Amino acid sequence: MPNNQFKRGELYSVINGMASTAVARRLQKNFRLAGLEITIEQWSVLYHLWKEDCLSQQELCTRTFRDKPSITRLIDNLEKQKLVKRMASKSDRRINLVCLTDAAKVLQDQTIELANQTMNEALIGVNKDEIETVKAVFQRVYDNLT
Amino acid sequence: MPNNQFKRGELYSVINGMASTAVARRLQKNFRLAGLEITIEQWSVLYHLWKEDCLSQQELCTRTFRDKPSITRLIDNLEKQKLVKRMASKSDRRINLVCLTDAAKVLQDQTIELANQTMNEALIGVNKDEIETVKAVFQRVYDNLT
DNA sequence: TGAAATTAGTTGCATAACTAACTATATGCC
DNA sequence: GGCATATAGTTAGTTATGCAACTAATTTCA
Repeated sequence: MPNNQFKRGELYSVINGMASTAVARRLQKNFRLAGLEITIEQWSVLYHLWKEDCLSQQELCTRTFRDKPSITRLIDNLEKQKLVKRMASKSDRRINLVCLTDAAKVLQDQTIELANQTMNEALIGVNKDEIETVKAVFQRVYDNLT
Repeated sequence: MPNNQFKRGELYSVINGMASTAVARRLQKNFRLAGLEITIEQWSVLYHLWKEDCLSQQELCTRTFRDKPSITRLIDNLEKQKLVKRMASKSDRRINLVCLTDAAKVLQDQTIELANQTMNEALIGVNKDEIETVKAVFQRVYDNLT
């Protein structure tokens, strides 16, 4: 493959390695420094509920790219921390609607601000076109594999 | 921020979300379909040992971007599967050198080929310049945060 | 209508991640 | 030499992930 000399194997570690690990650790650290006890995984669930409250667990699976057991347990933990509540759907008794509590609503602005700050730190020296390229490539990769 | 209208919070999920999850799942699935019983995390350790055998656990931490407990347990599991062996360093008795067994050496070509194929699937329709941009951005993000 | 297939969610098991606290060895420095 | 400090690795506890197997409710369709 004369026109493809970069090592594809290396690319796996680019996509799954250092950068995403570093960003996740920094964001978790920034939450902790702010006295927030939530994990970044829990935050990513809340993030979607802030955009649209009372989603089904299946819908949260789709939006957060997780499988059903992962969401079940994330919701279990969020419920223990009184950040969400499972409400039975009236139209379909199989469905749990996951709704925010007041305690979770209070966290929205602060945590999103922390996420924005973290990404600002992470993206120093990266321009907007480069960011758009990364987003487009990642969307393409996702579409290719699903 | 008139010149920065993209949502930074969204970028967290770009870097840590769908694409890396999808690639990891696909690579794991391709290992499984080929009858290989190793996890992608174990594979990433072996990958560095194929490049340079008999590294210390600390060196593996650095190269795989993991912390020490993670490497301890990955090596525990790799040792159970007889893919690596801990050897005492002669110059420094604190150090374990982690060395490949013959069984692990046999896996090198096959698994790297599977990783290359997986990345080829993932990167259909993505050109070389875009890949270089992703790599550069991720290196920059990593450098910014460490 | 009623059996088969689909969908929503849970549980069990194995692996892996992070933090904090720990042991053992090596190094620095007075 | 000997004490303080740093480094290599392990252990314990909590959270998260993936897969497979499971229950319960709903939909399909003959």
